[in-house]
Amino acid sequence: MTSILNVPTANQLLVELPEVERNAFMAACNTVELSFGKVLLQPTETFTHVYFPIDSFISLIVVIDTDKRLEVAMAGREGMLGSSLVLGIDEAPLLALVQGAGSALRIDAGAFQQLLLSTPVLQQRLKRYIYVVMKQLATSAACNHFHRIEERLARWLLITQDRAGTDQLNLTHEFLAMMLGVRRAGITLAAIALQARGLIRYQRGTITVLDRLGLIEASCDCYSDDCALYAKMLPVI
Amino acid sequence: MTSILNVPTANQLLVELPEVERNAFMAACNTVELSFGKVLLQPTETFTHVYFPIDSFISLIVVIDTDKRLEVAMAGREGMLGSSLVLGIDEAPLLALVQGAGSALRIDAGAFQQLLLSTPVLQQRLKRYIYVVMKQLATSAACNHFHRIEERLARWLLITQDRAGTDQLNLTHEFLAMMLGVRRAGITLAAIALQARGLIRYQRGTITVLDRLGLIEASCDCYSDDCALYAKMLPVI
DNA sequence: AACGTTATGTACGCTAGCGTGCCGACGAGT
DNA sequence: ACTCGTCGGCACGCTAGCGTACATAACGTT
Repeated sequence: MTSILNVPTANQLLVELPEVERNAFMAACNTVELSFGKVLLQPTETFTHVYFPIDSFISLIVVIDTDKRLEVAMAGREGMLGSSLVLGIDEAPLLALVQGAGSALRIDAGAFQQLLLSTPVLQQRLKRYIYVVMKQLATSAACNHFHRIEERLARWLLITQDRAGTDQLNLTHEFLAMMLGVRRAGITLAAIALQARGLIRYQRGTITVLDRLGLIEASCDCYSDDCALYAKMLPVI
Repeated sequence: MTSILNVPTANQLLVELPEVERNAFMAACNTVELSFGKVLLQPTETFTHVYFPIDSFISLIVVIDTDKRLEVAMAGREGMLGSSLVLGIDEAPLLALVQGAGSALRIDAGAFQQLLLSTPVLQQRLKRYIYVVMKQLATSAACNHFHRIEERLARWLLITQDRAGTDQLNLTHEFLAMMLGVRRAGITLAAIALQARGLIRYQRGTITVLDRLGLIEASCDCYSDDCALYAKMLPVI
């Protein structure tokens, strides 16, 4: 298993729902296009909508000391933005930034909370998702602390590739530096190393994954661990 | 406001419950003594019980790369161990280690899940607690990444003092090193610096907080932020 | 009082990563 | 074709923290 994403056509939290729940959900939501760089939510802002990405993906970022940033989670078609509402809290915990343009299912926050009352299977699945995110947050804390930039970059590229569903990623070193909370020059060095090993190729804002398995080798185990966790807790039957 | 703990006599997640819920809870639980160093749960282990510390406290620790450890959260009388069960998951996400000996309310995992069905106020409060923990996990990730040992140590001592409810803490540098995921010698240097500033005093396994306000100054803002978050989301009326 | 054990102080060279600044190269737009 | 803004390569000295090792100091036991 090399990816957490097996079904490319829909949001994975919504597959395999009972007919009734699926219909109720679909009736309440609509499809929107998310464009790159859009800030969907600032920390502590109130949710107006919940998003279930289809082929877009969203970075969840901690802002600290006013100027420092660190990505701690990502929500693509395996996840959602707005899981706090499942807990009954309508406040965004993190900065949410569209990192990969594409479409998403969107549902009004109030309607979503109403809907949950009558969709026990969905609700249970989303609770499991919250558990997965919590565990990933904890792992991320340790990963960011102990692992070196090169390993973390490899991991990040894999995670992103899974969600983007392509081996061509539009990313600058500058942007990656913000995601990993390091210097731009630090990314350059790590990227050079990964390119020298034949794992990636890049030029001016585009990174191509050449050797996915090699990249998994080069990344810390956090990547495989995350995949295994998701597969265990939220299997796509 | 210098502490998240205002009511020293009971677990704060359980205060201000409606009479009915309180009675139902108390009928289902009993008091246990937790001794220092006891491992209550290994990661992925199945919950048999849920704990609501009264004057004990529990460290939640990520184990990574088999030998590295990092504390990412703490549960004292402001929190609980076993919140995953509120999400319907009976698997422990982290290593749970008794860090401060004392008593706790304990309830059987199955009974707890049953109980939740008939205690909506408690359930809602615990969901809010999960939100707080998630946000703290995210903040911790950034804190561990960006802040220096001395600041992090100051923060850690404050958090611990809140839960211990005394200014005398029984801690070795060795133990602190494990909590913060750094070298023992790194702790020694940071402790020397804090002592030189007159904020703490220590000798052979005992650290005394001398100047709490000064320690807050010396810590990163993560401490105050955490306190503010808890006070906002889980006010003790 | 002597002993072993455990906690702390300190020193060594080393590495990862920082902050900064500068330069060249690419490419989109005129 | 030129220009300008963006992107990436690189180099400088610097800091925090690492791994390790060893010495001292306090305590608990006998």
